Amino acid sequence: MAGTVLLEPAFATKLHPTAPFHFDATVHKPSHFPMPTSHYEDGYYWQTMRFRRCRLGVKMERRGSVDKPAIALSLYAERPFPSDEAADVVQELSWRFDLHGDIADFCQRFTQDDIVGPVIGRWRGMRLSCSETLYEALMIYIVLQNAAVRRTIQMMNALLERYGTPIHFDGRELYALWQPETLAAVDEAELRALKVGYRARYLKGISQAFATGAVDEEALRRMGKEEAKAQLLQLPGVGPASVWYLLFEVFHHYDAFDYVSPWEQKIFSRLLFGRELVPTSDILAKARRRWGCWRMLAVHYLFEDLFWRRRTQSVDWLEELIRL
DNA sequence: CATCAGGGCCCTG
DNA sequence: CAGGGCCCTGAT
Repeated sequence: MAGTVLLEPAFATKLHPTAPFHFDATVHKPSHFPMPTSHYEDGYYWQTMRFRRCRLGVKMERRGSVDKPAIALSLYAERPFPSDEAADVVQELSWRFDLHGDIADFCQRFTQDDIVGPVIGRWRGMRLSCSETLYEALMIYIVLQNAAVRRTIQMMNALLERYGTPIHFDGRELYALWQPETLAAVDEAELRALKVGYRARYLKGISQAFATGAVDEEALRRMGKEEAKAQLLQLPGVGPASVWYLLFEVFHHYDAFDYVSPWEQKIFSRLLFGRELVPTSDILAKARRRWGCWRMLAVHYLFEDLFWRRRTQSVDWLEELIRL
């Protein structure tokens, strides 16, 4: 492909996540719509990544076991890569995949729980994780709004083809997302031509906020849940649903289950009550009562388990909700 | 062909 | 705080 960036092997090391750690369920989230920025196979994971203006390729391979976990990490870059820079990339990846998180208490305490216990049996060690930066995650959440999955994919692909960069490494061809400066500078009409509709204003507005340095992701990572929430809600196009995704996926707040959007309401009604539609207040109250400060991690286990199951056996009521 | 809701957000009254 | 508009698409 024209304009493809070729990356060469630059650095390799072994990572040691805290136990228990479930490699596959942490690097791959089957509930997410497919993005051409990463590729997953059993025990293997590839993704592109931006770090300090560098375009990188990341390959991770499962090693060890859930209780003695390790990851073989390979980085690909455009030019020889200084090893101190590599250390920073490792630290960044450790954050994104929550490799140093401590969820042993959760996995132990709820093994006998009627609802989440059996699911822990299957996915013990799964983390809340996000392979993207805060900015990239926001771009995804904006195209997610008020659109069925097919249209979301169409919008994201149009944006990637126009502003993304195809990257070739380790025999794979994957896109890297654009940088905030790129979208901050484009005309809103140009974005609208890609059929993103009213979202053009949000995509540009958020890009401007990042391009001007108004958003400090590092600081947000150190903040408490409520403080980070208040700051993120200032961004254009970010409301309760998007900020909820951010708090648990990007910032790994294990207790961030304080909001249920209409789509998730239908799914959690089934998962927590075995009924078609239960008031959101009942869903939140039950999760809080049973799982306390672990309530977000608990419902994440239920949610992802459902979508893992869907890979092998279609779940009819779910297929109707997804409407691909 | 026309109508409508979709994995929300924002603005108004 | 309830309700309509927003862009566009595929479903009906």
